[in-house]
Amino acid sequence: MNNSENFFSKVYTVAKLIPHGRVTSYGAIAKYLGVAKSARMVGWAMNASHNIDEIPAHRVVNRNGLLTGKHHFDGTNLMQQLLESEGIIIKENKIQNLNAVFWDPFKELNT
DNA sequence: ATGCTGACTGGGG
DNA sequence: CCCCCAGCCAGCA
Repeated sequence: MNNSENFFSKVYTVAKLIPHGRVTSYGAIAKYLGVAKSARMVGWAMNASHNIDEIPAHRVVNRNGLLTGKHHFDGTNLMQQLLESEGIIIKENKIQNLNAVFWDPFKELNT
């Protein structure tokens, strides 16, 4: 009965669709859901994603490829370790090869 | 209701 | 890519 939950579900669905070794931005997901102006809500939804499993929130970063949400994970560098473990190069909480690992739902999902 | 904060983004320089 | 400014939306004191 809450449209908000639908929004959450969408975010989770897309997040799960993110391939291994790839990342995307909050804005990309927000835009894909039709709420490009509410990119913050995506991050907010991701925050709640901790309540659910199988949500690779570590694969979601800001448009700069900066691990803005790393502070919300258990450890201090857990997010970076997870990404590096997938072959993503990170330096100073920033994805170096962002252009190479960036995953655009519009480009990959919507043909 | 008011003000602040936040896992954000786009545009201009 | 980085910095600054303004817009957006939801939650909280």
